[in-house]
Amino acid sequence: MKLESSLSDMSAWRELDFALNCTYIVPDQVSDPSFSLPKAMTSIPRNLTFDYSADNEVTGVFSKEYIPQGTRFGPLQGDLYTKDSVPKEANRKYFWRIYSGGQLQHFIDGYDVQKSNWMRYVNPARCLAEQNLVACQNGRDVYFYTIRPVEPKQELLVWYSQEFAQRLCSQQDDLRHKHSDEEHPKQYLPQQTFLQDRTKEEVKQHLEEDGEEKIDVEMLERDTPPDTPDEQIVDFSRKMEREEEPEGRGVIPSPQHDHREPPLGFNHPYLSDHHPTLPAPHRGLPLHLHGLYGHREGLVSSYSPLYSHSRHLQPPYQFLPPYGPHYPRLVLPPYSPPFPSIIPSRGSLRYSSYLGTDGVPYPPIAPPNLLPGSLPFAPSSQGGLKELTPNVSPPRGAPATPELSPPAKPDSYHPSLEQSPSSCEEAMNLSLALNKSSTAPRNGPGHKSLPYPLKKQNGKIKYECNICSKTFGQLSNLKVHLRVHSGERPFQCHLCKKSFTQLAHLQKHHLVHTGEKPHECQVCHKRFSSTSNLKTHLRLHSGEKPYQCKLCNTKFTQYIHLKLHRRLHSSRDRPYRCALCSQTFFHRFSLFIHQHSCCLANSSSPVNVHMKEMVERFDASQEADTLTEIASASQVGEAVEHWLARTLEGEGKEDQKEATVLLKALTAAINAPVTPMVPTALPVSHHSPTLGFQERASVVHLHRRPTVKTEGQ
DNA sequence: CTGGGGAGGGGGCCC
DNA sequence: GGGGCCCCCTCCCCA
Repeated sequence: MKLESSLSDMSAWRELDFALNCTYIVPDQVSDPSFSLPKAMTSIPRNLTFDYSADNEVTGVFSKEYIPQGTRFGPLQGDLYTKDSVPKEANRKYFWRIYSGGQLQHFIDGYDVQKSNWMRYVNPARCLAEQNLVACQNGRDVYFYTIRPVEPKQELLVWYSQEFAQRLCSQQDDLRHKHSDEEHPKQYLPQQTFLQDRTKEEVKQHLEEDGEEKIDVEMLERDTPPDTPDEQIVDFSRKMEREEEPEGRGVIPSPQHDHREPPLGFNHPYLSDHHPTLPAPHRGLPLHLHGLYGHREGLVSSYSPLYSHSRHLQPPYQFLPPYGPHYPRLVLPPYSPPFPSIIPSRGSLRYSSYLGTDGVPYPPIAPPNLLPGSLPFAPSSQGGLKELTPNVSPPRGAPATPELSPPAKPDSYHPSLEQSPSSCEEAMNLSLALNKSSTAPRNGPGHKSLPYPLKKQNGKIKYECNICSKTFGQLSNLKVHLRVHSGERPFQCHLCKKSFTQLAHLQKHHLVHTGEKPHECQVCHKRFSSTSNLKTHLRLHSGEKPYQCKLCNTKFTQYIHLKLHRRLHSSRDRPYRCALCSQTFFHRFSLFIHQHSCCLANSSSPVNVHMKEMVERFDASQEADTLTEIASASQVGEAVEHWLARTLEGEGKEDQKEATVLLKALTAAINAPVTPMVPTALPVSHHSPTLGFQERASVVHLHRRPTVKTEGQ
């Protein structure tokens, strides 16, 4: 099947392809500015988690649940510096360089945990085998895409996309000559290793190809909103680690730290070795280059590259590669927007009219120039895509947390960032532009429905979630449901940045800002923002209290109130425990009844189960509360009768019948001979197990408890 | 602690 | 099939 065989196809994907074909978008958590934790910590999506060192430092980012291939994270956030606005004291450890038109345009500095997001903590993949993320530039933003399913508790490890690396290659080659006396990088820079393994000619070729790269971007921009910046070619700096590699290659020159003459050797130990024994990623270890070059490069032939030689996607935009066996395969038609079902298009009159200019949904994906609307819909457009040269290897020293970024050489760059909005803002603006997609043929050439595991229930087709096994009658419902697992929240409120899984939720949320309350109570004319809340309110007028406490019969209009109320029962001490079934009671006479009425008998029979419940309820009742522990058997019997009469008032005939039986049994239990006492009945504390009901009744009432409110009180 | 309102999340149904 | 609408459920906040 095509889907299953297309996994490797992702290796040939360009950044554009990732933007267009990714299926799941996982935006950052919207953190409350009042949080004491920095954004870098609070922004982590809900399906991810940090790993910490002993000293509580973040050491990596791990998945909390299965994350399907084709999931996008990002964009990377941080301080933005122009080439010459970089503070002198800036720590460049987390610098990422953004290029535009082949020129360094600005830096994204992830150093400040208040300004950056969780992506700063993603570690670089050191080898192909462990890489599960690829870093791509979309416009001026850097996103991470999953290139393979990520299992729960697996670390996210990132490496450059091939285009990224190619640009870096040319940049590095250029920069290498500018910064030859920088201090040693602590970690390999991917682009550096890349260069290392290339001949000058190859580098040259890349430089030449770089020009063609622009063509791609320009082509993309053809259909982008007018405000889309031109020629944005992304690039970023890498974190570097000190490597104790032989041949001095441990010190790989970064574009800006090219302190060493290239030992641009071809004999990198990992170039021709899979390093199957390479241990799990650990920080501080040298990053190794894994040959990912296609055979054409002649560099690595011993193992199949993740990024095979670049080629056009056929058709223009392929379906996503197959997901893992446990995740639904959702594929988007090649010519439709990347996320047709979740990205409100700008042309969505309905929605825009509903929300007005405020209701701009979260710009789900990439910047305008890479948005679906900007896609060339005619295959011919694709023809404009240049065939890429072999890709860079993924490897170690991932792009994620670049250290020793380029030493900003103020004099070597031209300021050009003034107009550059934060990635966030940019993204928001983008959302406004999303909509050409709506005009795109939904079922363009090559469109195919993705078969999804189906089940039949009662003759009806059911779509089953591969994660939680829930079934849905409609595929669209399943798709929405899947966001629960992916953490994807494509609809963001531009006012407060909160994001939602469904457009309807965003619409509802929007009322919070407008103050609109469309639903009115016809009784008191009070208004509500939602029908649900109105319905709850109407119970006040109708007197309906659907939620009742089983123990004390107290009824509530809202479930949450019952839930809170239940805590009262459970939080109180129940000092009398039955040694047979471990059930505990507030009162020893309840324990006595319990033991004589149901516990000794076949406790699994329905009658006894019900009986146990009744005893438990009585134990928590106000009638039981009014009794002292020295109450006589007849007093207890009266209380039971009174309680039953009150309890059964509102119950059905069947219940009353059953209750009559229970009453008889209870009465019999109460009147049962005091001795022999059930030997196994053990009070939880300070009471002799040999005490009978009467004897125990003489014990001082030690456990005062508040009266539990019951219905009618 | 109770009760009322506000808000968010999941899912079903219909167009 | 996708999107929109609606409902139900749940939780939080606060008086």
